[in-house]
Amino acid sequence: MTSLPKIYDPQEIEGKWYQFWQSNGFFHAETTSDKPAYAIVIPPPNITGSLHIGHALDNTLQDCLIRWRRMQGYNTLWMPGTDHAGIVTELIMERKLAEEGTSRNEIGREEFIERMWQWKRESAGYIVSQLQQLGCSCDWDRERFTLDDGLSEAVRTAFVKLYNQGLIYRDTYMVNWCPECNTAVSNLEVEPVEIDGNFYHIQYPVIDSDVVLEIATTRPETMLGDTALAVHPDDDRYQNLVEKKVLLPLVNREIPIIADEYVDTEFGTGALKVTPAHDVNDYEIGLRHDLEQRNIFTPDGHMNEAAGEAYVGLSRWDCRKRVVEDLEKEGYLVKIVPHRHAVGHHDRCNTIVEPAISLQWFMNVRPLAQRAIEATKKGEVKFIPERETSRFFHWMENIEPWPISRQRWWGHRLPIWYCDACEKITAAMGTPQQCECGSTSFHQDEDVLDTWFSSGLWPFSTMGWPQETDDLKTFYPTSVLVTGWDILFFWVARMIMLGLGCMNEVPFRTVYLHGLIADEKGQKMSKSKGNSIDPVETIETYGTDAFRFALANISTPIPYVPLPESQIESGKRFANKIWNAARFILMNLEKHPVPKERRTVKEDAPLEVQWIQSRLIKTIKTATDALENFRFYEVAQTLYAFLWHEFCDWYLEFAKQRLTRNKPEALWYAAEVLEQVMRLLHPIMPFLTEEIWQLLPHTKDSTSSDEPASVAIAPWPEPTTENPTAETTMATIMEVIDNIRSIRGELNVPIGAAVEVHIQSPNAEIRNRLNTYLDQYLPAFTKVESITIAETLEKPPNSAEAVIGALTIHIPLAGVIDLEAEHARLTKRHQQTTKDVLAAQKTLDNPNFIERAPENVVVQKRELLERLLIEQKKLERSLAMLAS
RNA sequence: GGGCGGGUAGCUCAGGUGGCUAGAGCGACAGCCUUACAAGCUGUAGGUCACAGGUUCAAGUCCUGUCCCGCCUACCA
Repeated sequence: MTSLPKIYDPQEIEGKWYQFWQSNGFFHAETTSDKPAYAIVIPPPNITGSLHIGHALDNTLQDCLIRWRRMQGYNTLWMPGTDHAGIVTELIMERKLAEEGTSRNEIGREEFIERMWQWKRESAGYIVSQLQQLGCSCDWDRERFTLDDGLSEAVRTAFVKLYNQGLIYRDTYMVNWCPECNTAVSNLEVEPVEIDGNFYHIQYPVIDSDVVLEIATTRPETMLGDTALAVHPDDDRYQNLVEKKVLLPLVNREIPIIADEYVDTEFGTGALKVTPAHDVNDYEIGLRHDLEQRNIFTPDGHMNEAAGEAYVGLSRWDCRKRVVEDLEKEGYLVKIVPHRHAVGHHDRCNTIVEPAISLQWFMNVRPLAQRAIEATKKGEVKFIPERETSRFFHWMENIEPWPISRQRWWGHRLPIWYCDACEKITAAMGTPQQCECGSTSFHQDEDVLDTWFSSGLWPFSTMGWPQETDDLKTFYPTSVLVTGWDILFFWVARMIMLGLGCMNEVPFRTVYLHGLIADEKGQKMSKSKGNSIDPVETIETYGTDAFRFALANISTPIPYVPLPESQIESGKRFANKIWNAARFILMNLEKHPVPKERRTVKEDAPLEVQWIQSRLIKTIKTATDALENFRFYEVAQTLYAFLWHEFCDWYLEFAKQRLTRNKPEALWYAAEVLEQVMRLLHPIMPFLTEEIWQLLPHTKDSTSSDEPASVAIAPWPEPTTENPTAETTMATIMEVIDNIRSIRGELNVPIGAAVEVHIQSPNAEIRNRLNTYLDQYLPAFTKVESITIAETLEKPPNSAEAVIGALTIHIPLAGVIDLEAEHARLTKRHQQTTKDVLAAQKTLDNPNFIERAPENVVVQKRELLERLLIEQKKLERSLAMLAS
């Protein structure tokens, strides 16, 4: 007797199978293969530590696709790797250094980078082990890291290429500056957060006049850098003041009053203080009116000398307090009004960003964005769900220059060299030999590139670009990109643009954007919110397959998908159910082994076999179609329903009956069906399916001797034609069984009590079918004493009744029946039937329905009504009899 | 200010191009240790499909408006 444990223990089996797959090279992609290519590049996890729940979802879905396509016979490549994640990783390291009582400036750039590489080696290793724990079938021989030599060469090549095309340039412009990270960041990295602030109303005295101009500002400290006041040119209130000057309070600087269309007369006081160095709009106004740009901040967010002696050295926030105090003291402060408004925060460190004028490197993304839009419109890239396409277009159409330089250390240093003699700029793969001016002395730009620049090259840099590699020839463009919708702009859009810019071809054909995992309150799960589930802990508690099943099962196309604990619990129960179904089959196979020379002849198979095979075919069709359309939840639900509610609930019960009558064929068929289902389920639940698949006997195809060594490379099941006749017959039988069980349950017939079943049906064919099958099947589901089937039968006294169209079931329950309960039961049925009758009649009474609805719909409706009317009449007769 | 998504059973969600008597999981209730599984089995209850109009023979599904919830996006100081 097989000693399979009663309870499925994932810990026991998961490790060994991953090892097995790996050592057999099942995940390795060949460029020499003649099979069609199917490639996915992993969204490289940041080397910031461990994988979170979002990674688990993202990678589970990718693994489902890859495993499914591998089984379908594609030459699959899942390119794995990690991202250096510039700023975030540096922040983590800086925190570590602070704990050690040092800092990055203290240890210096070189030492800092060395420490970062150490961290990378540990972190990437841990991430890889987690992905393997999750079962991901990546091609680990190809693992990449964004700072690898090859990928760094790709970055330099792309940069130089785009620079030479004039798409990358250096400029002084107002950018978002993070005083905490001491670097410029792009708009996307700035997150507007609503905070409770104030409107400070301040008076500016107009020179040579006894009037004052009142303005309102949320940032009073920036007045120290004001270089004008602005009013709207058409504003009657202030027209006479334009071109006069005001005296800037506290600093006693004279600044002009200017007229600019930007000012909104309706808003605040209709007068605006202008600080060109510290506000984007003011910056624009300043350019229009040639105003002085007066920078009052140091890069780390403190006041510099330009702010005035009284304030120099203060932080932004201390300065605000002091300025307000001073304004009040000197009588310039009119009032403070509470005001809630959005303030930009750096998404990596949560510091309030400072708009600052700065010399930075930019990429003019407009031309590539235009090409990306055109490519998408031509269908070269497809977004799923489709609604993401419009988000993509909207972003692309309004795209702004991308600031790509970061004043940081961890990343790709800009391939820009300045001549020490003449400061001429050269973009090159390495240090230039000689400058035009004759000098041979250069210094490289200190800045590194935005991490997303290298991420944007990922689909081809990982395949060896700029070399013309076999990988690129075979796998580029890749088939699908799978990621969360939240990085559509950050990453997906940039990959498309850079793919077009560097490869002249989009990087992937389809983008599948899945939802983000939310907690039960609908909040996105994140470590910072403390509401996230730890994947490793979850895997240890429930098992990988249960977890993966839950993730697939919740992957509906909504933006935030909840993952309640109960869902994972449900996955675990499902895994156990499968395990036990297999256990039952395997245990019995020991007693009834499958004969070697056995051949499957479908025509001879008993009804329940024909039925389950037809249902299996339907399941294969649905699951395949669902996978093709990225409906992972449907794959999961379809397989769950088939396995549990058709295979286990019905087929295995039928098979038990056969076994008691010493008919082991039913068991052999069960093993065959389970073998097929293990294949279907393999992409979602790789470990469990492999374990069971290996234990099951495999029907050897006599024409080929090479049987797959693993379900991971077994062919994906091909559907043949369904068997509607078997399904219809079985449906009738199942309905009869359901009704008998229902009667027993509702009338509290003791479990052990055997009952007589009287069935009357006017239809000879149905009687025939029931005669053939019912006594074979019924004992598996309920205790019966005898079954009588006839064209007409008297209703026995004290019997319960069920009607299925023209068919009637009577179960005599003398001494057991509770007549009141039976009356209540039938009344309820009657009410429901009457409701349905009325609805159907209403439809059919409408002459337009008969006239305009399609023939088959009308026929169906008529048949329905007919059946309902018969049921209704019979129920009425029975109720009348009960009453008498 | 624009745009998008959602409102279906107590909870979380399915319901491609309108057409079987609106489904599932979880939970609830009742009964079962039936020799694969109590992480199981059987039965039961529970829904004016947010609201109001409209199109249609037919609307959970399409259109318009309204009300909530969430998100994305935008330079109102």
